[in-house]
Amino acid sequence: MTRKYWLMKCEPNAYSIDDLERDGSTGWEGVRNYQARNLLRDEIRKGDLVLFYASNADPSGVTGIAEVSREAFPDPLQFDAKSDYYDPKSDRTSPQWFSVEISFVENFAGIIPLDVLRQTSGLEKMELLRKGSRLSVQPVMKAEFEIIRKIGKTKRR
DNA sequence: GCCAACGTTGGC
DNA sequence: GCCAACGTTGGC
Repeated sequence: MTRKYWLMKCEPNAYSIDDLERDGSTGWEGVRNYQARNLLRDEIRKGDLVLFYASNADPSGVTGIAEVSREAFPDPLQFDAKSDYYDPKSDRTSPQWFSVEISFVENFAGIIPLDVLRQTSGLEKMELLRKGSRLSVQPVMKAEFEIIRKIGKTKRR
């Protein structure tokens, strides 16, 4: 079983790497895209590593690393009528949406901004850098992950 | 706040 | 099954 690598996006005013460092772990909830759902449900395994990405930020970029600590479980928000992520088409016998739990690994001292990623050789094929790419959960190659982790290390406190 | 690129919905 | 209209994402 080889470990896989992922990138997960979140707006930092909703949840940041600092929040994850404080909490230790969190459920990755509220994903409402079928392609991302399929990855959460079928592909992402305990022990996989995650690049934590701040979207809609100033600047946007990778802010740290997390590890998957629990595999797919039904996203509780889909059953909560008061949640923005409520889905009336879901029921508990056949849930539509899934979450994983991630745990804190590393908080880069500074964000690695998108434009730096764009200028880094070896990352040219990253899904994140593809024009029009919007997937909030996406696969990352091991080599890409290692390059970004190395850049993050040089920034680590 | 703008808007391009995507994804989803629903009429036909 | 096509595709126009609408909604969302996310960089800038």
